[in-house]
Amino acid sequence: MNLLFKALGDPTRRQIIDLLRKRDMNAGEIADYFSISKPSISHHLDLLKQANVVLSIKEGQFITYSLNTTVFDEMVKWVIDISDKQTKKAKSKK
Amino acid sequence: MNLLFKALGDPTRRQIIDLLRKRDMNAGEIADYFSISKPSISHHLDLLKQANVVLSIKEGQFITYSLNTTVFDEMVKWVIDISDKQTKKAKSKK
DNA sequence: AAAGTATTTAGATATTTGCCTAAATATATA
DNA sequence: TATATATTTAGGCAAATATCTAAATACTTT
Repeated sequence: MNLLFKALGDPTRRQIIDLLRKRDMNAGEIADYFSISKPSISHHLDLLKQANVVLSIKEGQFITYSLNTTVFDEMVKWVIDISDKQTKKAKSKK
Repeated sequence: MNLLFKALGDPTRRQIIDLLRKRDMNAGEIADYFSISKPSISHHLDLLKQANVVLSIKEGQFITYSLNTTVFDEMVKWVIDISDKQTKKAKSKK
């Protein structure tokens, strides 16, 4: 959960997610969308991978990255849980 | 959005959220749950306030903090949006 | 108004993060 | 096998973050 929120707490990484929403891409293609160096993008991809937001698969010389949206389920549960307790609290005030 | 994810990307701050889920609390009460200093907690509360996750209201000598769950709506929308496009992508593959 | 309580602000320090360039690794191709 | 291409790893630096203690601010009570 912490890795996930940390991964999402950076604009570049959210942009990468946004790109992968449309189609899978290899590291070089992703890097081309940004003005920062490839090693930096590689590092961002690593953090996204650690947070389980993206999956990577080696295809010959390339490494293709894809989104793994299932990790967001846990996050949404967390949010709903908080909102739920809040709703109960609000109700009990009446 | 960035402030929100950054705010949530820290265990202490998520614990604070967890506490406020049950009931509103003043800064001192919150600080009592942690082994870090009051100024540090005060700083965490400030970040949560900046991210609009908590609201504060001065009650005499005390400052009471409460959760503002509406800020999560935008986040859930963001997640659903991503998952949605992913679903479409998956469908189009069939 | 003086003293006590609650909280924040200020300033210092250590750690983490984001970025870079250079070098290493792995695969593909001439 | 030598060279080119794709990506990562390593090492370093600057900015951001998390923490601390000491001091300031604001309110309450005696």
